[in-house]
Amino acid sequence: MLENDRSRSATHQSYAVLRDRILNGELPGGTKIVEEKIASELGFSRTPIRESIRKLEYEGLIINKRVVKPTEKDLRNNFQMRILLEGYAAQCAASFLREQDLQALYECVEIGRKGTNEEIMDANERFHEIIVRASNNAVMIDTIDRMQSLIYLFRKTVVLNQRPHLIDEHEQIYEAIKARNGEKAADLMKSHLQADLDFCLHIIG
Amino acid sequence: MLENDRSRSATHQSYAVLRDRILNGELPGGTKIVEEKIASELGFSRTPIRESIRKLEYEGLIINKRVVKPTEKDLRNNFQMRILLEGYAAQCAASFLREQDLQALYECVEIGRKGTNEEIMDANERFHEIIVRASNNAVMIDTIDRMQSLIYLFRKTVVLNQRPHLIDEHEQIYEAIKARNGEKAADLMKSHLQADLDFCLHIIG
DNA sequence: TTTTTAATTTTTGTATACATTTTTAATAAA
DNA sequence: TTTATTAAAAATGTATACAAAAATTAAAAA
Repeated sequence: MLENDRSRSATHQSYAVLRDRILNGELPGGTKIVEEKIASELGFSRTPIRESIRKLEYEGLIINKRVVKPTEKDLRNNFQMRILLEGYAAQCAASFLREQDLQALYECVEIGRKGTNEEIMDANERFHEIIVRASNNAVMIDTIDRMQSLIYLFRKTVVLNQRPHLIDEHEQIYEAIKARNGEKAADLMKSHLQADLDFCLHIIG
Repeated sequence: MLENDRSRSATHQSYAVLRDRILNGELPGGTKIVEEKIASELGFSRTPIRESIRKLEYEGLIINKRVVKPTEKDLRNNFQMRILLEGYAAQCAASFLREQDLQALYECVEIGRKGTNEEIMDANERFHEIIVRASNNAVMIDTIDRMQSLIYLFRKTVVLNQRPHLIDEHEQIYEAIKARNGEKAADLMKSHLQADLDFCLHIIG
């Protein structure tokens, strides 16, 4: 651990706490966020709280001083973006991914089959992250990163654990990238994300 | 005019002024941004200035307390995103754009041929905006919007006025959308943006 | 001269107080 | 009862002061 919380700024600390509370449902969608209230609760002044709220607004987790309540349409919008961007990233991965990253990708698949629930969750995230990085496009990486929290939030409310075939699909994508077949990798990634979206939508029915 | 400047918040005013100064080159890339200095210059306290600086950081116009100096790679990254997103938006436009918007689109082409330089610039922006809106995806609209300022900044430094064929390409895109040919519209939009990027890159050599 | 170290200055981070705006509640009119 | 109007309160926006951190400069050592 490089830095403990005391060493970080009040802004950073309060941001991390607030974000956490929103993502784990402690501050459910629709909750009014009042600067003074949060400030006294966390033991900081309003100034750093204000700043972390702005950050969360930027991330889409707070809108109009309330915790966001993502709609089905928000979910669709975010996934549509991911389909476009990660489809492209998968194509890049097929062309440019190094042996080392390819191996890391395979490890994610393996953990997906054998790991504990927590490990699986992490490995799935990492799988996508490796591919997104292969785009070598900082704007893209950043954009997808920002979208994650909203998607995560939605997932939480859906209590999504494990979708059937998810790991199989990851493995197919991995195989296409390994075979340097960019078009196939992109197509597989797109349908993988589409299936993910459909599963989410199905559950909230 | 719905509100004059005095009616807007200090944060909004200072944000608008700073953004303007960055985009028009008054604050060139690399300029150190010091809160206190800007504050006394604009006649506000540091508090609203801080906030507007954060906003500009989110927008990518300020990095590390300095005005951004976009690199060739930044330009490529932004355009690659636009190619993906606006290509998709053009496809949506072909399927869903209403007669009214279609007409507005055509007006942009007409102004592109007959208008003054300023009118042409505006019309070109509007052309893309109408199509992006057709995606009906708030996340996408927002993302593209944020990317505009950096692209604009780059353009400014390149002193880009009018690229050959730009309006012809717009017209072709318009025709494809009017003919409800989504695939063609998407392809044309992609090559249009690619040509735009190439032109920028060519000028900066 | 170059490199370190310490001192100084500048700049940012945070707390607090007050002003302005927005929201809520209460009262009066329809 | 519903709708307007106004008074109260709550919350946000802004200014200012001070503390902490970062950057700069000056002095000392290599």
